[in-house]
Amino acid sequence: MALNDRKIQILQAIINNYIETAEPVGSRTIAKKYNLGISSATIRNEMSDLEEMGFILQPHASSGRIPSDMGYRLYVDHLMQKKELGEEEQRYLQSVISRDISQIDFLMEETAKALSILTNYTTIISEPKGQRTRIKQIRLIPLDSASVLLVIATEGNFIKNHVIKMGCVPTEEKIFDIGICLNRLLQGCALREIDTPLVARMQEELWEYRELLPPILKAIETTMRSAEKVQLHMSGTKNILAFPEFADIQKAKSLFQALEEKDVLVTLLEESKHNDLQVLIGSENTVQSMQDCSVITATYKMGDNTRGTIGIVGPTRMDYSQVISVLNGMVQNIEKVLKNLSDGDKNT
Amino acid sequence: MALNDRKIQILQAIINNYIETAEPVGSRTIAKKYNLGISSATIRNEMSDLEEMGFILQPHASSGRIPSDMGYRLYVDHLMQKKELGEEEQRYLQSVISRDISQIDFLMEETAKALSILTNYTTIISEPKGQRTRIKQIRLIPLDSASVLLVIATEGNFIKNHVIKMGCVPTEEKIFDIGICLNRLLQGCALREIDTPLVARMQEELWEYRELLPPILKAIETTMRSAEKVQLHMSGTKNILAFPEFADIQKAKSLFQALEEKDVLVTLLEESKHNDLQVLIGSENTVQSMQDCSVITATYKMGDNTRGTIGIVGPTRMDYSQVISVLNGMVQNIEKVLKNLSDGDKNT
DNA sequence: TATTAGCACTCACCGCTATCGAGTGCTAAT
DNA sequence: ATTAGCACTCGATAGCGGTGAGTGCTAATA
Repeated sequence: MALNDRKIQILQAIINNYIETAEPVGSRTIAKKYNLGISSATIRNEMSDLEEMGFILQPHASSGRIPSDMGYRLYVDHLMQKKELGEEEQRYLQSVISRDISQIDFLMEETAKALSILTNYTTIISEPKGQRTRIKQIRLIPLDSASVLLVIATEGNFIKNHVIKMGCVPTEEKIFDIGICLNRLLQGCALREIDTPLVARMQEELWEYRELLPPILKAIETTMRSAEKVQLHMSGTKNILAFPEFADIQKAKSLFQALEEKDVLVTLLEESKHNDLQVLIGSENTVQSMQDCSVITATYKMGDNTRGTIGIVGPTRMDYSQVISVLNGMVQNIEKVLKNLSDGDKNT
Repeated sequence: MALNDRKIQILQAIINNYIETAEPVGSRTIAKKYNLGISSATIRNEMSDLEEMGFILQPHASSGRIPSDMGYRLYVDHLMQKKELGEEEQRYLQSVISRDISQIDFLMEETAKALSILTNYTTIISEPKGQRTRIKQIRLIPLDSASVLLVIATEGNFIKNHVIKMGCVPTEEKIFDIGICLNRLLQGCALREIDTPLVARMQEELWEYRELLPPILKAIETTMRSAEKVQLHMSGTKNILAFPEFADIQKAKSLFQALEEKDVLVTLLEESKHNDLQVLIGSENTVQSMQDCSVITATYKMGDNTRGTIGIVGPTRMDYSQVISVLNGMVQNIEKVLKNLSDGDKNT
């Protein structure tokens, strides 16, 4: 059976209508609303074919049709017309981002918020990560008699703090000395490059302060380890409650549960890292409790090897074209800001 | 009409049962389950009195009784027997906190998580705040040709970072000089003490770097302003969905909405700051969409004037005695850790 | 041969009614 | 003062007919 032009028109009508109303679409509705110049009976016949081909399905006999995952897939790949960003959206998007944001985690947080407001879905963003995170600056700051603050700035201006509890009571000068030395030795290093020889070198150069070193080294390790972890920002989870497909509290709950498992989300985002734009529709999703959802992910770049991913999670009946246009716009904006942010690096 | 012993026993039975089952409690249930040595008919009579007095009410004629807010109030103030912390809870609580947590925001985050897990309700914590926040250490760290990192540590080891975009390109030495000077002048200052004379003094001492100063001063102000804002940590919002009182999605949504309004929560917590322990039951709560909820707040101290508040939000039918015991245990634990954390200050 | 009008059929949904059972309030007996 | 007994209330549940949106099939039509 061929997927002729008319069938496609009808499928498109069904999908548009269903995205809008969340109600099964009947042949009469299509005949009336979309002037295809054919009667409802003809539409019925075509719909019967479309169902046989697997693009639409009936929730129960004698109800209207709803798109199947396969139908959405066809729609996303071939039918959907790309929406341009509306002026107002464009403006809103800029207003969120253009403020001079100098710290990445801030930027991510604001971006997530903006996207969940613009789309009405749930947004997840992973912070940009490269192959490995390198130390740009490392400092020690004496806080009080018992603790020292470790500050590490990594490429891309991620800032990490760690308060170190010291067993003994070092003088400010000692701390200062150690800081200078660490900064000299560790600048440009990634975690895995702080290996035995390097540690030995530090111990040698700081022999004088050897009893102070262990807690500091340990702190550096934990801090760098946490810096290498993928950080997530999420926003708009409560939007989910507004959709009729989650009117059943059980469904909402199980989705929330999935959204709280960071590992799951990280995998989800990381897997899409190599596509600029990816759409996972319903059952294409491997996560069990998200099979009623679609996830649209977009990747943004920062420099050559540093990438992050934005994911928008909504019901399969989501407004794909709107989300994609907003995502595209947002990625452009973010990349601009990030370029701005990392431009400093290059001049160094 | 007197609130005799038997009435109290019956009220207690009703409340206990209702907290457990969320179902209206009937006279027969009480007669069977609690051996009060009286028949259901007698209990019925007493219940009728209790209703007249306003301690219980009927959702509809000929149904069992549920406690009224006034009933819960009596229960909380006089009837409830304090539960001791179970061993397992005790252990869990310690395991969460005892890890050497050196940064307050971490501690708060973990505490919130632990409490929402232990109680199954929603936890909100405000970070400890004193009268004003004083600068303990302030540093500038050059990041790259275009940006400088401002690090401020305040009393209680709150660490704040701010990346400053500089218009021009200062040398590392300049930044270092400025940092030293700022630290000398601003140590011990609160935001409101950085007034015109002090700013003038800085400008004078740093005349040489006058063109670099404005963005730095601005950054200090924004950073300190954000440090003085009350920070909230929340956990376990999704627990709400598990309660039958929020089976209606609309109710859940409106509560979620309230929980997202930071101002509302801050007011809520701040108002209870002067009581060690406070229970707001249902309509006692001023927030409209939380009138089906009770909020139990406990205050913890850190030093003399620095306090923070923990709030547990659940349905009015919450397990008051369990929550209170867990809260008490947690407050003790937190205070221990905080004491440990701030001990360093005293020796300085 | 493709299209369409017509019609029987399906099924969710709504409102109505009957039944059931948990629970009450009242009365009369203890 | 307590309690056994009973009539009554009311939510919850199930069954039932009507309605309407929708289908699939058939036969007539262009």
